[in-house]
Amino acid sequence: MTNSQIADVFELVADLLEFQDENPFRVRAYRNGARAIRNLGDSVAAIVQDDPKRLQQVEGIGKAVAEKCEVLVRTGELPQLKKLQDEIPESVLSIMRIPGMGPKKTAAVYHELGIATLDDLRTACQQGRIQAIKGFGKKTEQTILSGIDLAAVAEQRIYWATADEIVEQLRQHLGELTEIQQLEFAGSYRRGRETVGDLDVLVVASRADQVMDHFARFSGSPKVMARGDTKMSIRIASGLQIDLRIVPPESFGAALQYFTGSKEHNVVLRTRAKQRGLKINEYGVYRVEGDQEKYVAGQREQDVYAALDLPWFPPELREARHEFAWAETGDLPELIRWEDIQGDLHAHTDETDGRNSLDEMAEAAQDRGLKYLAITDHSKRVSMAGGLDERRLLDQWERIDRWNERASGEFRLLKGIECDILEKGGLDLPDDVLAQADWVLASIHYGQRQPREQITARILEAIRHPHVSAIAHPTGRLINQRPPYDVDLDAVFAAARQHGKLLELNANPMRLDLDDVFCAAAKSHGIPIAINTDAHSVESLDLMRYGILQARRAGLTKADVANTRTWTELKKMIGGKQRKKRGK
DNA sequence: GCCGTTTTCGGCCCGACTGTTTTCAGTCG
Repeated sequence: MTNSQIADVFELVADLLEFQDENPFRVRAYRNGARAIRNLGDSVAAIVQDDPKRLQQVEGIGKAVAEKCEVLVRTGELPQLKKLQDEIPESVLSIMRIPGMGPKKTAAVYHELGIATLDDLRTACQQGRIQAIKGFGKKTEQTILSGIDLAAVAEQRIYWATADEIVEQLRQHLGELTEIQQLEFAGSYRRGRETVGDLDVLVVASRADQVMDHFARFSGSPKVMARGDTKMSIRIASGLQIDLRIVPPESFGAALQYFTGSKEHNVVLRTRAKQRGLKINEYGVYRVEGDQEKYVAGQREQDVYAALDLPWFPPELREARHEFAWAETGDLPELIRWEDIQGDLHAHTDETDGRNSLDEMAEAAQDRGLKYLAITDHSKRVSMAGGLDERRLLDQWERIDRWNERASGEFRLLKGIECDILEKGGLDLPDDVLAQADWVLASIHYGQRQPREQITARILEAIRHPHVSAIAHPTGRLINQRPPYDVDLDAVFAAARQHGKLLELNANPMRLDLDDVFCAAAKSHGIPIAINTDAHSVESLDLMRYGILQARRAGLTKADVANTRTWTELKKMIGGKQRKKRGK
């Protein structure tokens, strides 16, 4: 069982317990446990095999959750969950996910009217039976009806890159108002999460009503879901919810901190404040003296943190993973920036499934200030993309040699290949060809659904191969579309370290593979990460920024990322182990 | 269920908004 599967079990347990009106802190404990497991770089299964006691050392995992992990890993199921599922039809959870329907209301319709499915709920609303329940009314009935249709759309989180486009449009729209003095987007967007559920925008403005009126005109005519004195929520046509908050200038930093989150980061912060006789909310930090509260800070975010003796945290790190421990020991990493990148080690041309020619890609890379670009077209197994056989590849490399000879500046093209790891194992091109490459990526495109042992064996074999430099998109996941291959990443990390190989962080916003948690795990094993665009056109060389964001979330520094080095330095790095091998 | 500079019990972040209420529960972030 993977960490993500185990975490899903505890989430489900938490949902069902919440429906049963169980102690909310117990519910939270399960959610915290699930989160801790999701954030863990090492696999729970491996820890259980090795020494189950170690699980309890993870913050958020106590005796009970640790024992349940052990049961899950050993038997594949959890008796507690089975019992809950016997007591409650799981379909009530889809009712609980309708905006406005929480555990209490869901339990009410279930117990009063025996409603357990979305279809039954819709019918009951249409018949006006819901408003008869105490605490429900006509309005609630309408909210539920529109919520049922929306639930499917609203649940889907959008790619960060998509959110970023909407952010730019809204920034422009609100920018038309001179009343706005300060404006910032917060939430998971600001933290750079790979997907975004909704947008939070904070504004300092002289006239709140005018800002709200203008906000209501964004992107056609959005549905206004709530509007108060300081807070307003709209939902645009795509289903995305956008929350606007208007705050006084002396509270802007506190509000920005508060609404950037994450929730878990804020909980730690607030607990810390309490221990120091302080109170922190979206308006500021206050010293509590008796029943008096004295404003201490709030104008700027760094003031808020400083009031708690903490450094300012880059938003990407605010997940209550390692940031507080790092701050304690003064080890807060200096995160990698886009400007640190020297080259891109994964790009395609129109020789296979790319849109632009070798020359165009080279020119575009130089325009972006890169010092090198590896041309890594597909190998022949990827027939749909017109993958390269030996002859065409050697031909392309010859053209790359000629291009480099002609070039006057510092920039150089690298002779590369994205060589397929075949279904039966082994690589798609002969060793004597691969030996002539500057840079070899190995990756899986076929046989993605093979069992764990088989997939893992294929990747390990590629890692051991003397001419392979790195594994591209190591888990193959496509966000919101395709799960990762069932690969034993613990084994991949061990092999990569042993053989001095790199792992890719694919910057495509739909891939971002390895993800933040696994990039952090790779770093802890001392494995360099290559952040690559996998560009299939000149424009997609700009995808690099999404990879950088994910790398920052993993806490990676310039030193942790291989392609912050010059090609000469990088060549030494990947050549060291290989030369030793060949010398034998 | 978790956790401990208030440590084995008794806490567990905090406020806005809505709808159905005559003072507040539920939901959300």
